Amino acid sequence: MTSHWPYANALEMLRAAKLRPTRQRLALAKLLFEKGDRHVTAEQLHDEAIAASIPVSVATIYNTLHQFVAARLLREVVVNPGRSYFDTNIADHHHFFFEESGRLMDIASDKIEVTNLPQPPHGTIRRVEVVIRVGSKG
Amino acid sequence: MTSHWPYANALEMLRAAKLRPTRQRLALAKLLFEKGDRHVTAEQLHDEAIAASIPVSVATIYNTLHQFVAARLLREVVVNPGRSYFDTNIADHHHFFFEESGRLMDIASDKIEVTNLPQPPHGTIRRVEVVIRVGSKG
DNA sequence: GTGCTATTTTAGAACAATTCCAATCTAGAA
DNA sequence: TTCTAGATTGGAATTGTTCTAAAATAGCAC
Repeated sequence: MTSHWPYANALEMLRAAKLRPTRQRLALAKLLFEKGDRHVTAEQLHDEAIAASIPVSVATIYNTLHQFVAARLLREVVVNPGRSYFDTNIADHHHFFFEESGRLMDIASDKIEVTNLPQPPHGTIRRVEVVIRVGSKG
Repeated sequence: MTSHWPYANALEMLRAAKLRPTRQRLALAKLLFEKGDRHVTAEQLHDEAIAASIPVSVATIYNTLHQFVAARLLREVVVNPGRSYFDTNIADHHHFFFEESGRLMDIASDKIEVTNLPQPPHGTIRRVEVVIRVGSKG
């Protein structure tokens, strides 16, 4: 269980998000949130579910991930063209992205200081994302 | 012509990059670099080329964009899952990303201060990208 | 100019990630 | 138990990108 998990269990979390606690949603919520902070792709989560004998289709994986994002239980991170990562850490924070392995690693927001933020010409700032791309050699 | 364009013309640029100046590469280089800083997708560039009566295939668009990135004439920006943007501004800088329109806007690197950069556990830092996501309403 | 060859371009097939769809199933209320 | 709105499903469709093998071309040598 992660330090950011504010719910007693997956059931309570789904209730709070007003998502009907179905077999699949409960199982996926457990996979996602009972192991600390994670960054998973849809494919990884599907493989994990199948390995854990949870019968779930790819369509449901995508439905569920997007519902969790909409309910602010997950955050989508875009670092790779043609593949989305879903981050169970919804606190304000940043990322290392390791280009060879395709892995992400959290950076707590107080570890990086972003100052002098300019205002956009219109609209409101939704999020400030810092991605530090890391390669294996110079 | 942009303030960052260090070449007299597209031909010279391709020569410097050791890319044979073919009809298509010359035409695409002109579209990309003779209009100031731009952020284009492969599809946009293809549409533009066709509209300008430049016969060029989608495969060549992708080949050319990737060759330009490898030659450091362009930079790839990832802000959207499933779609790459190519940025003609190769100077160190950041971006506003307008979520409704899918548009990018440059932020000069001296407009944002990123301090206290943590070191990655291994590897070397390739780039630090700041994306400010902007929405239309709260 | 002509011929030659390595490089480039091409159309279309293949591919990967994601979304859509219409049929079936199920949670939860009555 | 029955009912129904909402959820899940397999498979087809869609989207963005890459691959492939054949045709075209840049640029050199003559």
